[in-house]
Amino acid sequence: MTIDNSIVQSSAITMRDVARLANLSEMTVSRVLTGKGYYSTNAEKKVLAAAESLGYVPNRLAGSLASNRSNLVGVVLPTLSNAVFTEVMSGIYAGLEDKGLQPVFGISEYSREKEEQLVKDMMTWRPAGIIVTGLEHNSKTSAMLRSGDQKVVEIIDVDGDPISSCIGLSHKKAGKIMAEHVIARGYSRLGYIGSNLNLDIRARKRRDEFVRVLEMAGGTLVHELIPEQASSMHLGKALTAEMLTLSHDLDAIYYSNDDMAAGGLMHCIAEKISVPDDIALASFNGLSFIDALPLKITTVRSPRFEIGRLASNHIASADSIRPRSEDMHSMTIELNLILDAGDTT
Amino acid sequence: MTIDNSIVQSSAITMRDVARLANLSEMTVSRVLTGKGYYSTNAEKKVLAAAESLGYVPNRLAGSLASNRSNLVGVVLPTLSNAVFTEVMSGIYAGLEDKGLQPVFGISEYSREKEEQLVKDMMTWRPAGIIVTGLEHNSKTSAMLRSGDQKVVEIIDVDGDPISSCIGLSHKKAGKIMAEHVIARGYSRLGYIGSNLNLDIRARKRRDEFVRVLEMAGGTLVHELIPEQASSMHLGKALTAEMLTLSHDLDAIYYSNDDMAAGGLMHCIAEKISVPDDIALASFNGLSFIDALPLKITTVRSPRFEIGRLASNHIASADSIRPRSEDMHSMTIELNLILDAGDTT
DNA sequence: AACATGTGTGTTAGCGCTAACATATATATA
DNA sequence: TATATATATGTTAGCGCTAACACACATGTT
Repeated sequence: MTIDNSIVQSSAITMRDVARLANLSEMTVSRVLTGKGYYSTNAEKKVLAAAESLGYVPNRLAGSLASNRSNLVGVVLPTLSNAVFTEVMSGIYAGLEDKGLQPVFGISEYSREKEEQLVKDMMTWRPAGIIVTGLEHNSKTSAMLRSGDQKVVEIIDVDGDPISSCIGLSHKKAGKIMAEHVIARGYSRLGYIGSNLNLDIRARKRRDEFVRVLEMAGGTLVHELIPEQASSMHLGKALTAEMLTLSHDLDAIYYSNDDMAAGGLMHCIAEKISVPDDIALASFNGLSFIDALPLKITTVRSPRFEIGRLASNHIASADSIRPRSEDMHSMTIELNLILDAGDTT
Repeated sequence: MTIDNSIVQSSAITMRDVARLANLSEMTVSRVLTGKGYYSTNAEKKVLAAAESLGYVPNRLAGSLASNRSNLVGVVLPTLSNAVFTEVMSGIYAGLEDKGLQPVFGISEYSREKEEQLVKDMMTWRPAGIIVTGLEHNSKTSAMLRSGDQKVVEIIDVDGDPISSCIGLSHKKAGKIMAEHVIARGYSRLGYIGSNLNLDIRARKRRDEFVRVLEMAGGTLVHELIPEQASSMHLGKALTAEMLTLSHDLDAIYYSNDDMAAGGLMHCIAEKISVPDDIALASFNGLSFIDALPLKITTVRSPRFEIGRLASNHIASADSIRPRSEDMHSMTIELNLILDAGDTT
């Protein structure tokens, strides 16, 4: 009677154990378990039964090392405090899930130095791909991303020079669209409320283009508030209160994003300031929660989930898992923006 | 003149190349790069210079395989659509970041089958630890988590039997606290609005205990609405509208979470229903956005970020990176709940 | 009948690291 | 001075898989 010590030391079970129990070579076990190459249905049955009975858990460290490819995908996002990025993450995850890819993720807090460190750490896992936010990176980060043999996708922004592939939207256009909208509605004296623009380059792009187009059309940026804090509904509320106290002649306020604008709307509701008669509000993102507010905020919808999903799909796409052939796989996908004219303009 | 082909094939640079350039053995390079064992400052300098000049990126697949330990931590959360879990994730990340651990993450969508698959996939990476949400799992999932040599932390809920360690709060108590509060305020005819309770076990625990304590104190659950959809502000608004149309004699509504309650508040504001005079509102979580609403919602604050951070710390804690010694490392941390009595009760 | 091709399995040789041990010298301790 | 201990480096042998090749036998093709 042989002793089955699998129960005692389950973590030590290797493919060798499965092979022995199934009376086959390790190689055949490998073929069955990975589904690659030829094997008989008989072998398949025996291997699966053996693996099941031993509670075998493959060791991907070994497998990936031997095959020189892993199913990991590095994801670098600036924050999780903004629903925008969690929706992007959901999209990324949805795209990876069914392809058998696993996300390893990191938060850069809008810091290029942290981003560099994160990319470095992720590269150590020889991932199938890396998804990074935005087009602006440290030179070392760019060099690493360029030199590795993994796919690279830069997401969310397309206003710049991508390393390889790029999936996102034009934040400049978003700013422009809203500027044109407020002008068309007859607003000319504008306020801007945002935050953290030194680090949040995309918000800056929106604001700058908004202001440029506004002024070209004869409008004026009367007042702006841009503290160095994370954006939030609360901050938007506080800054709106401040701005309306200081400036009495504003037609409308453009916010860096929906959270801030929603905060502004809450202030107006609490203070019984009529929107859009006393003041109009406009923002960016089109997060779903704004549909539940008493007034629908005018905003520009960004396809966040879709950006994530497309980025994943690109990495998962079968065409030569490793690129390198003179960037055959580089591409830019610019997603369309939709102006959601609501009740607040 | 020797040819440096490092530029041509950067991905092929291994520790051997660094060792050669630094005129040292691979082992010494390894020591310097991992910081383990003895090495001279001279060796350190040479290794670092060589690694830098070659653009060497360590291969953790190989390293982890050889040392039989990885710096990956598996994280399974039910969704990213609820800010609760993204805050938990932020806490987890904050706790892992400085310890050099990297999260691999997966979304179970409240499904135990998906959870099982995710845990299985994560185990293939021989992670240092696995963080899962809640205490209810498939038997296979529990078996896997128990048998592996990684640490396990179950988070968010403590009402049940943990596999090993458990960090969270008592959802039963959260329900009880709120029941006691509404009773103390003199409300006795209650409505409940939630969603997805078949899958969201923790929301169910809150609701059940709320109802139990309410009825014990002589209160009545007059009406409840529990559709099988994801919770959201929008859903909360719609269900509140529905409930107030159908029931005209409610004192207060208890919501499954803040999003739903905020939606309810938005409905009341839009319809000019006086809160809390016409109807009182109460919920759970204490998400920061509720501070920005025109009325502060009465809720029970859950320490989400803290839960994540503590879970990470536990996994990162040096004490025997691998447990197994008769669960020396198992423990339960139950975090306190704080009733945030606001303007809505 | 001779040969190509498809199918199924096994053998060998690593992937790029690190644990464990061995060796060598420097410094302390008795 | 002899002996322990700390410091610094090297050598050997894998970790658990899979790529590449080899081989055996079946089936088809001319």
